[in-house]
Amino acid sequence: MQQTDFFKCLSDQTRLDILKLVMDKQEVCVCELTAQLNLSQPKISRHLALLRNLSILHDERRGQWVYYSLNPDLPEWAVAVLNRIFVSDDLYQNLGTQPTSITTHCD
Amino acid sequence: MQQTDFFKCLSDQTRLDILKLVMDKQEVCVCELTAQLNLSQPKISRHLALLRNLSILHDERRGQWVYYSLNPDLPEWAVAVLNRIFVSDDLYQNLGTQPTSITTHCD
DNA sequence: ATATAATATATGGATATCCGAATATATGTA
DNA sequence: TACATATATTCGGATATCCATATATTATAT
Repeated sequence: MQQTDFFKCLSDQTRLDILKLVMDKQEVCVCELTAQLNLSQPKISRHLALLRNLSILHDERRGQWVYYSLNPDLPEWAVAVLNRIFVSDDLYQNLGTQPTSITTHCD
Repeated sequence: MQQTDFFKCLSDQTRLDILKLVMDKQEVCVCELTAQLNLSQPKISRHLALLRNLSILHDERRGQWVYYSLNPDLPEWAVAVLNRIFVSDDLYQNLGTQPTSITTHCD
């Protein structure tokens, strides 16, 4: 996996959106992607083919549906990049810190 | 700064090489880039213009030389991505661990 | 003022990317 | 078999990217 090829994949908004949905849901079928992103089926399918051919996504047919998920063999650095970019900076900076006040059911 | 634009920058090997040199040395002048990467001056300059226009790199002329460095206002997520991809996975995984044996000058 | 070194930009052509529209393939069901 | 649904691929054109070459700009030195 060339870094340049990986980043070329991330340089398109449709593919970023697809990847975010896949990361959020673990597994998504094509029809759900077209519905959620409100894009034409051939467009989604072409971008999925790209992500599949680069071994970024893994596909599995179950009946008439094809489910896409992250390729489990994706290199660490690529997974790290994906995890980093789909979290807002605000969230990220608070990851290791305690909240300043905690509201519990005891209040 | 659009994520897609940032990743488009990372999808070219010349620009990746430039960015790695800049991260390693904090600051590099154009002639050092052309020498280290053994590429034509116009080619380097064009890629630098791209990185500059996207506010990924900052340029500063001192005399006849122009020095490039990371834009200090680069978003956290972008800096995190750059830091992550220029470190080998092996190194990265050992970052928080102790070496199994230590060789000192006492040996 | 002229020359030189460092850097930037413009031009034109080859190639790549993206998209919509049309079509093909695969699965399930009547 | 025929038909419907889900998904994939092909085609052609518009646009973007990349490069080598040539030229412009800026600063320095003589």
